[in-house]
Amino acid sequence: MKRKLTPRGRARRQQILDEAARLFAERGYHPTSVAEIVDTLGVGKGVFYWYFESKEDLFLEILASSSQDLRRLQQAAIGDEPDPLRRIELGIRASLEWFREHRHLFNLSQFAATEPRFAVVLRQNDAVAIDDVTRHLKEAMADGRIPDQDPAMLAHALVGATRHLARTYLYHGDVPVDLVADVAVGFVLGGLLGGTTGGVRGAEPPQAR
Amino acid sequence: MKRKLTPRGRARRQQILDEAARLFAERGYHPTSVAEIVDTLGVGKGVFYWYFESKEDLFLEILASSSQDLRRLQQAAIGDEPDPLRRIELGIRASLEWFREHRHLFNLSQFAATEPRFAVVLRQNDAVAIDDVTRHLKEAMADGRIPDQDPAMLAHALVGATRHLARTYLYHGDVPVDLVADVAVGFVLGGLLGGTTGGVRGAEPPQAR
Amino acid sequence: MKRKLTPRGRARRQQILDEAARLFAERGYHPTSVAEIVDTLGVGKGVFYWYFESKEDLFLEILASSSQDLRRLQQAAIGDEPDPLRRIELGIRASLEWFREHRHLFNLSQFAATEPRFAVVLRQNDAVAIDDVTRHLKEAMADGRIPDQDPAMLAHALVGATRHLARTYLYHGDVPVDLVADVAVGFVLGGLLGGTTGGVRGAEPPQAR
Amino acid sequence: MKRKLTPRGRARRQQILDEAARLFAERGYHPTSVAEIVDTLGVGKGVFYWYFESKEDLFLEILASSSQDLRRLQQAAIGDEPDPLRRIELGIRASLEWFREHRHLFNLSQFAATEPRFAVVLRQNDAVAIDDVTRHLKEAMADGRIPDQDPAMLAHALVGATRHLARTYLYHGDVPVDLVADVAVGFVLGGLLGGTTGGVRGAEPPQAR
DNA sequence: AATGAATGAGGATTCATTCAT
DNA sequence: AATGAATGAATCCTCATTCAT
Repeated sequence: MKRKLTPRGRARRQQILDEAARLFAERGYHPTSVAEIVDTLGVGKGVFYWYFESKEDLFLEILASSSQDLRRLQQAAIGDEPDPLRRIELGIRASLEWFREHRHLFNLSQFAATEPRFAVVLRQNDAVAIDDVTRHLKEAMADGRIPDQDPAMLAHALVGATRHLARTYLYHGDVPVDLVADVAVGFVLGGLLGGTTGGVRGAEPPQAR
Repeated sequence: MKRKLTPRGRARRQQILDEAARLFAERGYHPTSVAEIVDTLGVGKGVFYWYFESKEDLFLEILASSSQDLRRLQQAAIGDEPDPLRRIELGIRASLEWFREHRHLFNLSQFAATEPRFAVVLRQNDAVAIDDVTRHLKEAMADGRIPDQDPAMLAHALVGATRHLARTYLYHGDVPVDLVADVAVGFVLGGLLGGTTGGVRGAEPPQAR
Repeated sequence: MKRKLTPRGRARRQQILDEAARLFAERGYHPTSVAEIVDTLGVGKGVFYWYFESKEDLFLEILASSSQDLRRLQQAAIGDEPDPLRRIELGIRASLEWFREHRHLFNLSQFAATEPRFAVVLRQNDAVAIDDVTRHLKEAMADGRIPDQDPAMLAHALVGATRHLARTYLYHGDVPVDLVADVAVGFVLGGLLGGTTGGVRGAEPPQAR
Repeated sequence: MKRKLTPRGRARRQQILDEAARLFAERGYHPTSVAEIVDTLGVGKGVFYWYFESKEDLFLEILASSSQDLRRLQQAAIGDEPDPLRRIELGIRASLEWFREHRHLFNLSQFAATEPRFAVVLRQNDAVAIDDVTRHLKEAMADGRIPDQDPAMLAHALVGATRHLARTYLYHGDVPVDLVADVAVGFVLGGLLGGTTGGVRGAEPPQAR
């Protein structure tokens, strides 16, 4: 089914990808019909099936390419920065930039998580992101920059906090990225550094584990 | 449409709620048909519409009642604890307990966020949760326990980190709650305390600990 | 299925008949569900099926009883009037009175005509009415009061004009019965008397009056 | 929803309109399912919804187009006839022709009157027909050809008589149009001319009003 | 007599996908 | 490459009717 596409064909294909992503994000995957997508573009239904195997296929492609795109940006932003914590900061800031630019995609991955056939690939994509962060964290621990803890867990905490802030303030709200980034970075780095104790300091002696 | 229900009727109704939640969570809202729900219960299709206006209505009810249930548990856990940071810790721990018990519900709110008709109520539910946390944070700031910062943003960071950890380790993984709770609490409290700086401390050498 | 009914039972039964007739007339037969009927009366569904075999059965009974009721009134009005044309006038006036009183029933017979299972009985009812009129007309012709013509056809013309006036001015409009009756009687008697010619009198000059 | 239709598409659409009208007329609107319509045509269910928004929509279109069609014929028959009474006669004769040709449509408007959503448009259609007749009657009154009376009421009486004759002798019976037309025209013109008295001439003095 | 509960066939409608042109 | 037309399984929902109590 891989077609050789003319430049014009590639443009068409991208146009469909973009429009579909927009509609899926706005109304949801299921409530958006193939008919609506092609109608919005003012083309016949045949066009859609010329470029994509199926609606599901299209959605998977949107998922994959957006996760790749985000990762590319993160890596470009990190460059060859030697300080692992600084790398994390740069990654967070780059992510937030990307999230702002592609805020409509939030809903897509949210949704993908809720149906098994999509959740699988979503999990793979996420694993890559978590891996990246985990590597930085391990290095920071090795350097003694942050206390030893399960790095994967920290990575998830970090990613969770960042995404949620992004969703709230860049997608639903419209707060300047830098402001969100400052809070995110501050919170996350604080969390990484302070993570030794499992409870409120001082209210009672920290539980040793 | 409010019906007077006999005890038997109430039981049936609850049975449908539970089974539907399970199926929605497992396969997704759209891929789960009303027919499947009633078939699973071994009853006729009419039964569903005797107890619920529509599939959508049922879903909204699941959403609402689960968010209420969670909040009830949080408040019970917090009790009249005077220390605001300790209240947050207790809230996080209670939430994680609840998440473990109701892990299948994760997908439901994930999904709800992706379609406007559901997103509306989801946002309202979430606002309540964020408000609760925000109140504690303000108090902690007034007491000088944590640095001054936008409390709502911190609340979102906190909630995001907690939920993501829960989803990862309680839903997809099967890590003991306490362990996850310790990391979550540590990360969050660290994040709250350390939030003053907007970047990596230390182009200068890392603070020894 | 003929039940022996207590007085209370008979009242209940009539209550259902009345309420159903009202709802059928207002919304149509199909759009009115048995559930709505019993809900309006504030009783359970069992009540309905205690008194009637089926929805269809109920409808047929309404049809039959209203046509009987109308005929009773007509005959009472006519009494033993010897003049056949006068009998027709009295019949028309009585009918219009009845139509005003039971205007909601118009839609029921309209509807009944559109589905075979009901049309059959409707036709029988109508045949009785047409027969009555036809008898008067034959007598009037025999007496030389009106020109000879197919009496059944005249009867239908008469009935059609009367009913349509009733529907328009007593059901949709709210004109005094007497006024409608005067026009109806005038038109109908004129029609009966003038019926000799099959076209416009007067390529020749219009008769001055 | 306006589609651009190819000639083939237009033919299909018309085919559906015709078949549906036939079935609705024969069995009634509700007892005729969309499935039956498309099955009769030997096409898939989707075809129906390609050409019509809904079953209701289709029905409304049948109603509208048939009333337009009838009116077109009436006007063509009347041409520029100067005599208003002659115009009425021509209109009646043309209508009866049309009724014979489209006798199956009788039930449709009968039915339409019984449900509010359809009754509305039916009333509008009817108003046009009554208006046409009313104009002729006013002219005839102005010319002194017929006695002064409420022209709209006469119009309704006329229309009622004509339609009822048509329904009885062209739809249920199978009498030659001309015969029915002669009776109808005779009756109606008689009715118009004789309308001065509100009661039986001679049985007793006419009631003055 | 009466109720709430249950049944399940049937109905309108949607929609991903395929086809003929 | 592209279009309008067609397919038909699947979906949500309704409703007359029956049942258990």
